[in-house]
Amino acid sequence: MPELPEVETVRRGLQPFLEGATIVTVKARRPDLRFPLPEAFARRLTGRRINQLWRRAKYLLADLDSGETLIMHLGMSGSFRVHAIGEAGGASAVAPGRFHHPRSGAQVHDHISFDLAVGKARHEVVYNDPRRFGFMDLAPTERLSQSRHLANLGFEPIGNQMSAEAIAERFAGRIAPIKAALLDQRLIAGLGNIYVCEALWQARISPLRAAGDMVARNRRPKAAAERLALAIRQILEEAIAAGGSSLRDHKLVDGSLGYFQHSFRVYDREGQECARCGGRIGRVVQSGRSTFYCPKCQR
DNA sequence: AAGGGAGCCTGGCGGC
DNA sequence: TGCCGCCAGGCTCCCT
Repeated sequence: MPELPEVETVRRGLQPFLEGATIVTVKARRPDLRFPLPEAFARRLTGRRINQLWRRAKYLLADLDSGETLIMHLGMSGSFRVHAIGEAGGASAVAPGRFHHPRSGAQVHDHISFDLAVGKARHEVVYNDPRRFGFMDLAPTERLSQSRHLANLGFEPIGNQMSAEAIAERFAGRIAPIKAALLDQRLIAGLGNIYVCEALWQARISPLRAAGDMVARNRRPKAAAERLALAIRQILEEAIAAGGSSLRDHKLVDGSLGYFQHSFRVYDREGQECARCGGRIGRVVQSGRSTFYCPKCQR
């Protein structure tokens, strides 16, 4: 589910509860998510202080005072909820319903819970992930960039590294469709299906064009690459400001919803009218994933 | 080497 | 109403 804006939204929501907090207890209700949890997962976290919660691409990273970093990925359907412990609205904030475990109060797919303490305040942070495509891992903070999850990531699509030059450098010579290249986390890290579709629409670029087509013979970015760099940055920043896109699963840590889905111009709008040119939004399948675009004004 | 497809899971939705 | 197939925001492995 979550692409960069959703992960960043989650990070901002968790930050005030996690940073500076001590992990009092860790409850893992199963030994694995997508992958087995790392050896002695709970023991390596318990009693540790969280120094910093940051993000790389779609990864949430919590630096611990033990010299390790907790690496978290939400997969397609992962989400975090925070609620206060021992206060009105605390445990009772867990909505009753068919996903309710009769005994523990946890909901089905609440796979991992952390009890956190900052001073006298206590919070429970619960990770829920129905499809279990998410995962958690631990790696030494000093060698984090060499960890197997982060080692091969491309540049961040927001911030200083993002530029038409960076796109040109990564895309030069590639014959794969630009849609596929933008989804390739080894080139640019953080985009997913929604924001790639939206950015290509904004930049008026056909998803079917070859990625290498963004680059002129002299290796300089073409005008299209400039438009694309601008569009990606713009879309992501707007989406972050909107709290991300809530389709099925994405929720903010307080349970509220993002609203960027109301700003989609092409994603999941097959057959509808293009807001720019009045053409009809089409859908094609590229490397097994739906691409939405306007064939009339995206060239 | 790069590109494409299958597989991992569960849940929601549309169609019959 | 009920069942079935299809589809979903990601990533990794394997094949060509």
